[in-house]
Amino acid sequence: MKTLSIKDIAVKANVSITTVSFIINGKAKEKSISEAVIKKVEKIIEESGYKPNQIARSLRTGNSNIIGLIVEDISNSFFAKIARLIEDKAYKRGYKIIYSSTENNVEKAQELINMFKSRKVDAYIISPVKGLEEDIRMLINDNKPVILFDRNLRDVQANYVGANHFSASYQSIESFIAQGKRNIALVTTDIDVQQITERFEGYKKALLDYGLTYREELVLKIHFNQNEASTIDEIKMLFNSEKIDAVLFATNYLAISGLKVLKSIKKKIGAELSVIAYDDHEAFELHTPGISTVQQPLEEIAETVIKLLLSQLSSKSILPNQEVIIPATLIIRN
Amino acid sequence: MKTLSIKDIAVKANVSITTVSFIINGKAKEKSISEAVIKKVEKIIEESGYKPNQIARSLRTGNSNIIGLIVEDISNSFFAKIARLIEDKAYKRGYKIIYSSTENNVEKAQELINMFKSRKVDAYIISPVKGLEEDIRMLINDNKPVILFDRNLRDVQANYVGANHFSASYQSIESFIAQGKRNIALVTTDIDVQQITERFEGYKKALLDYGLTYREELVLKIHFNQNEASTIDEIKMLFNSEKIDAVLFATNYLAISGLKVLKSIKKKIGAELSVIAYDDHEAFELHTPGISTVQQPLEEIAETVIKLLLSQLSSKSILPNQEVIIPATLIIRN
DNA sequence: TTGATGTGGTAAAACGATTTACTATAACCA
DNA sequence: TGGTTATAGTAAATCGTTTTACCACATCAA
Repeated sequence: MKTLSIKDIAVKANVSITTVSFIINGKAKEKSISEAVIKKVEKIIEESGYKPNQIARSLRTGNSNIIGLIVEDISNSFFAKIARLIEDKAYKRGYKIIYSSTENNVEKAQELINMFKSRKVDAYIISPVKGLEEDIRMLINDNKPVILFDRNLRDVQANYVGANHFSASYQSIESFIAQGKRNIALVTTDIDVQQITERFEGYKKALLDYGLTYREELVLKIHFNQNEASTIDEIKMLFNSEKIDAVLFATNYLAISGLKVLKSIKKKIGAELSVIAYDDHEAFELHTPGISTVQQPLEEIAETVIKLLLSQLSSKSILPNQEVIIPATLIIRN
Repeated sequence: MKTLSIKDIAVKANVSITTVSFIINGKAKEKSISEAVIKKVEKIIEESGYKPNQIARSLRTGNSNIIGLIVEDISNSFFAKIARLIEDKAYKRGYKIIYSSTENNVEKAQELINMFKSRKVDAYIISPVKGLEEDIRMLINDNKPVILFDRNLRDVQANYVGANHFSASYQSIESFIAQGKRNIALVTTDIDVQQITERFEGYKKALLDYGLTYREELVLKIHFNQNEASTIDEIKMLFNSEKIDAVLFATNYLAISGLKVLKSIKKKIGAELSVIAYDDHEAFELHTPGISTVQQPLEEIAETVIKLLLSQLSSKSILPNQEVIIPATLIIRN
C-alpha cells in the first residue's frame, strides 16, 4: 500500500493540488475556496487517512515544528526529568522534541548540532559544553532561537535559564556552618562551565565570609568522563585522608557515588557528618537518614525555557536575550 | 549567510550537480569520476563546510537514517538508561535516534507513530501499549523494521526483546519462601501488557508450587496514571490492613513509593519484612539495608535490540521474526 | 461601457538532493 | 575499418509539498 500524496487527494476530489494544499493549511477561506469544495476535500482526506509528508513540507518551508534538545546525559535523572517536562509542554503547543546526549564531549555536541541543523529543527534547547561557543553563535546568526539551560557559557550571548547556583551553594555551606561544622569538603567535577564554577565560588565565598579558611585539600574535583569505580576510589581517599565533618556534593551522581563510599567505609551520616547533595534524586529522600539536597525547580525551569522559546519562534523580529535565574531551594532532611 | 547547497558546490567546482552528488555518496569510483575532479570537489566541500540537506535527501530516497524510539516514560530510569545505551550503539553505526514518551496512552502513542511515519524514520523500537496492535501491524506491513522491547503484545507478530519476567518473578517469590516467609504481597500496576501479567503469573505460580494459597487481598494493583500521593495511600492501606512479611514490587517506581511508605510508617526492612524490587535503581543499592532487586541486563537488551534492527535494515528480504528472552537476575542485598 | 473589485480556482516554480538515462571521446582489437 | 568497451561526465526527472502569479468570470459603481 503506497502512501497517499496530496496529488492522489487532488485527483480523487477532482480539484488542483493547490486547492488541497490551501485547505490542509487552513488557508481556504482566505484564498476564497468555496464551502462545498472544502467539505468535499476534507471528507476525502478524512476517509483516506491521508497525512502530509512532513519531509516534503520541511523541504519547502524550511522549518519542521521540531525543537532539538541537547543535554549532557539523558540517563541522568535531572536531565531525564527536565526533558520529559519540556517534551510535554512543547507537545501541547504543537512542537515535537528530539533529543540527544553530548556525554560532555564537544565533538559529539557539534555533530549533534549539525545533525539538527541539516534536519532543519526550528529551535534549540541546549545544556552546553565548553567549546561549543562558536557553534552556538552560528545558530544565533542563522536566526534560530537558542535557549541555553542549566549552564551558561560566558563567551556567548544567548538566552539562558538556570538556577542560582552560587547562592544555593553558599546557603548550603552557611547551613553547615550554622550546625557548627568547620571541616567542610566539596566534591565537584572538573568541567569548566559556569554552573559548576558558581557552585565552587559559592562554597569558597561562604567559608571566607564566615571566617573559615579555604583549604584546597578539602576540594575534590572529579574528572568528568571517568568511570564510577575511579570516582569512588578518589572519594574514599578524600575521606580517609582528611578530617571532614560536612560535605557538599556538586552533582547528584557524585553524591550517589559518595554515599556508596560512606556506606562502604561505614561512616554514618548524622551528628558527626553532614551531607548535602546538589540536585535531588529519589535515593536521597529514601536514604536513612534522609539526605539534604539543593532542589532545582524543574517544572519552573522547563516552563520558562518553553515560554522563552515560543516567544522567539512566534515573533518576527529578534528579541533581546534574556537571562532567567531561578532560585534553588535547600531541602533539609534527616 | 545562506546555507550552501549542492548547486553552489557544483558551480564553484565547475562540474555538474550529479558529479558532486556522486562524490558525496562515495559513488565516484563506480561512476568513473577522475581522481582530479574528486580531489577538487572534496577540497571545496571541506573548505566551505558544506553539509547535505538531510531533508532533501530523505525526500528523494525515502529514508532518513533515523530510528524512532518510543518508550513509556523517558524520565523513568529504566527507560532512560536503555535509551541512552541504544542511542550510543545506534550512533556508532551511523543512525540517529529520536525518542518520545507515550505516558502509556494509546492516543499519544499513535500520534507518535504517525509523526515518525511522516518523518520517514527507517525503523521503530517500541515499548508498546495495549491498543497499539493495529498500528504496529501497519508498520510491519509497510515493511519497516519494528522491534518491540520490554513488553510484548500477544496479538501482534513482531520481533521482541525482553527479560524473562515470569521466571524472575517466580524466583523472587521462591527466595522469600526459602526465608520462611508466608504472607507475601505483590504490588503491581493495572496495565495490561505481557511483561506485567507475567510478573503476576510468576508470583502466583510460585505460591501454588510451594503449597501456599494465593490470596487476592495481598495483591495491590495500582492504576497506572495516578499520582504518587494516591499510590502511597493505597500501599499504606495495604500494609496497615494485612499482615505481610515479604513484598515484591513489580516496577521500580512502585518500589520507591513503597519504600517511602515503609519509612513513614516506620516499618523496618529486615528479619520481619523482606522486600524485592523489580528493575534496579540507585536508591535500592544505597538504601539501608540494601534492597534486593531483579536486575534486567540493560546492556544486553540494548545490544540485542540494535543487532536485530540492523540485520533487518541491511537485509533485502524480510527476516523471520525473532523473540529473544534474556534472563533477569535476582540481586540479593542486605 | 469601462474599470475596479471580488470570487473561485489553477499552473508551475521552487525547495535540495538522488538517480536514470544519456552523450562524447578515447582506446582497443580483430 | 568499424564495432565494442571503457572513461568521464552531464541533463533532466523525481520525491511531495508550498506559494506566487495568474486566469476567468461575475458584480458593481460611475
